[in-house]
Amino acid sequence: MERDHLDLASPGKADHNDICGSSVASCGDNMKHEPKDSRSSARAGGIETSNQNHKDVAALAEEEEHNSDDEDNHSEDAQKQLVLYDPAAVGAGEIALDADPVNSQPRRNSFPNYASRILPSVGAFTVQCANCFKWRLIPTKEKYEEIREHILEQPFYCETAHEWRAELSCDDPPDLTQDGSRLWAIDKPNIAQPPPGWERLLRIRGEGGTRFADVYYVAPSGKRLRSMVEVEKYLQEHPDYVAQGVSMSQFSFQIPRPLQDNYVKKRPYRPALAPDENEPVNRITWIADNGDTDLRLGMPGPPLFEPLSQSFKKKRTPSKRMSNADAACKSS
DNA sequence: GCCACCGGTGGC
DNA sequence: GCCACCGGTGGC
Repeated sequence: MERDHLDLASPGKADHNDICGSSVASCGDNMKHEPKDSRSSARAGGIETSNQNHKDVAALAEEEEHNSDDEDNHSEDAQKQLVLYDPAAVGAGEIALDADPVNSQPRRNSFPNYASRILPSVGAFTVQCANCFKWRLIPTKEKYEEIREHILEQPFYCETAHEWRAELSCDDPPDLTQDGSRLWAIDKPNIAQPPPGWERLLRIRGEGGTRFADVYYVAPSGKRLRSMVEVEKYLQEHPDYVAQGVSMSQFSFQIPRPLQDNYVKKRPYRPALAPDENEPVNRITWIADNGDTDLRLGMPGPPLFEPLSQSFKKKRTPSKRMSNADAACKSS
């Protein structure tokens, strides 16, 4: 089968929810609750909520968005904030996106330990203005990647959006806010754009997994590569790409960071090498989100420690690191 | 059989 | 804690 290009400008295409590359994504409301076939979501003005599940944006909104007080100290941080957010609720309203990145079919995982559920997906891209700190929607993934590539040296301002929104200024209301209705994730800055003809895909994993997302590069041939090692090997096998200028520096498998704390399962405590067998083992493995985290929006307060039943379900036997000797026996 | 999605491991 | 890599596997 052939893959479509993720063509953000062509609604309807695709197979993707995968958002590419990028950045902060707010993958939206997610899964695990009732499947939603069609993006329901009410919204007024553009973003609003898709209600449904909460998904906390909370403390982070406070930490990262800084739209209030000491702006001086924040300009630097602000430049680093690119966001992808879930589309589920976007689409309409005053923000007329040229593209419908979102038009993705719900993904459903099929892992045994997870009741079939809808996986989050990123469908739109936003970047924070380095001046007013308001989030501005970026019309296409490609434009987003272009901005992200040099976001540190070339901060994004509302004026930057004049290319697609002539009238926009810092006086205009934000395109979206971290209202807790979606899952947000902060992207890494300065990730190179993928080589021409290649696509960088970001797949958000389900909540409670061991990692937040995966990045894949799709070669023009359709081949999916999932690590620098694979890219290097692929380029060696296809020197024509190298001849065309494709180089390793154009790849990055960095994934965005979820704003929602605890979206990713905590890794069990790992004893140091050659641990004392008699030493008690700390087994904190899981801190669940009960969906009430919205309540903490903007509150930098203490984390929630809810004694949820899930804490027990997810408990795992702590793993021990291999000793050096064992490691030596294991070939790479 | 392929592949998307996930967990585990090793390293820092 | 985060990152990188890669093996396993259910569903198609």
